[in-house]
Amino acid sequence: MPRTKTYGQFCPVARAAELFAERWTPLVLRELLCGSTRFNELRRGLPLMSPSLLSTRLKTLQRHELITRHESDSGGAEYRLTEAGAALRPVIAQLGIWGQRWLRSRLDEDELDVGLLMWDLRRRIDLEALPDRQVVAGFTYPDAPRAMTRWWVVMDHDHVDLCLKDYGFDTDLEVTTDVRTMTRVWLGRLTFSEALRRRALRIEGPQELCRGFPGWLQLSTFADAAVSGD
Amino acid sequence: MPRTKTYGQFCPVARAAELFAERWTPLVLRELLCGSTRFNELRRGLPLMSPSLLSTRLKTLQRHELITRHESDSGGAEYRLTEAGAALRPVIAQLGIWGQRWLRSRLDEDELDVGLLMWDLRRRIDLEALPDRQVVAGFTYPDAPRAMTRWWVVMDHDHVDLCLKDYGFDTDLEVTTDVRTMTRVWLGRLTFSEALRRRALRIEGPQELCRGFPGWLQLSTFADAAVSGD
DNA sequence: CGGTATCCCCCGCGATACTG
DNA sequence: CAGTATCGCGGGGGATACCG
Repeated sequence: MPRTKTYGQFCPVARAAELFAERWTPLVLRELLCGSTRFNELRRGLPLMSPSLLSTRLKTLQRHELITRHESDSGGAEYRLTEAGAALRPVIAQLGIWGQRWLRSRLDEDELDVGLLMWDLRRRIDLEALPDRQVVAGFTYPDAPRAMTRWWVVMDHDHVDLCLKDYGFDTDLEVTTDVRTMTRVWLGRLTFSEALRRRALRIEGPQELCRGFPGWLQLSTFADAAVSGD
Repeated sequence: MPRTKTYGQFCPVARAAELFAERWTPLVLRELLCGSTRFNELRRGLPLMSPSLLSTRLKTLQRHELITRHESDSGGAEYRLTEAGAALRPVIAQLGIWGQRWLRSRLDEDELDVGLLMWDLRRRIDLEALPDRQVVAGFTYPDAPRAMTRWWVVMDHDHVDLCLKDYGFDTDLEVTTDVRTMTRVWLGRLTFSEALRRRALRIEGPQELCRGFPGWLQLSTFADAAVSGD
């Protein structure tokens, strides 16, 4: 028997693993489950995955009917999970909970990624909790690579934009911290208040916005499973 | 950056996938979760996995403290899940449930494997439900490869033995069927009674044993999630 | 923007044999 | 029984460029 990608077992775990446990696939599914639909949107959440490989994986997922591909009205294509694909949510969820609980990441240099952090964070803004007007938050990471130190998050009632370039907005709120601190807060390993107390994170702006900040900035969906303290 | 096995992401899903979503690893974990501890016991549940690769995977799992390795009193070594390893049970469970629900296997030739079927089945005998004496069941699969048509399952109060050779036991019970039917029953895709009605499966022996059979032979842990009807 | 095409390396892993 | 050793190949996938 030549090399095959199958395991030759009837066991449902084996059959599921043939699809699911392939390199990058769980992360592609994570992105889709988080709501990304466009190719380049997916790429942004998977910066180290080559486009050709992403393309290959998307085709495989289509072939097995876990996703569909539609030409979008606005041009380009959209990938959406089918019912079968969406049913993988509990698998991803359990995997993430396990990772959060049992994998003590040291969060070193090569795992920290401001771009990814801000991209994830953008998806978890609770627009309901925001004041009923546009709010612009500026994030400054003095320790990030030069081109990535300064971010704008522009939120209005139904939409969040993330910008790296200065679009000339005045900010309502200024957050200054380092990548590792913000990542730890995001992952639930450090509370906002502890980070503030240690002066590892600073929030500046009108008091009601500063007070509201930890409320409308929801943390990672896995933050609950965190073991705090690093 | 050269090829690495990591994804370079802080996301818990990514970190967990680095470990979990490697070829064969989910199946090794499945075997360990089902109670196998010895190298050759694991091999038996993973007949197509080469011993060297199994050895490699076991080392990786040790390195990440998902399993421990003890020299056993009876000679040889035993692999046991640590707390962290055992905590992967929900992941495997969800994966299996998903596979069972959404992957319509046609159960063709290359997935059917009597040896594997009998090996799995052996693990799911409800000894409590058996009469309080030794029971020997004979299984005959006329369609299986010549050396694999005839099986003995020897059950006493605390122990189940599976034999391919005739050890000269008289059997209390005789089951005759084909591999595909028994596999479908095992997976919950076909009920015992339906199989009997179609004469795809025959049980012979004293009436109380025949009646008890579907009760003490528990099905796959994923049978509940099955979509019956094939 | 939304992908393909191509190239090539490298190593995962399958096969087999062998050892304490 | 419980693994190790060795070898060789094939193709996965990284890098990059390019196209519609």
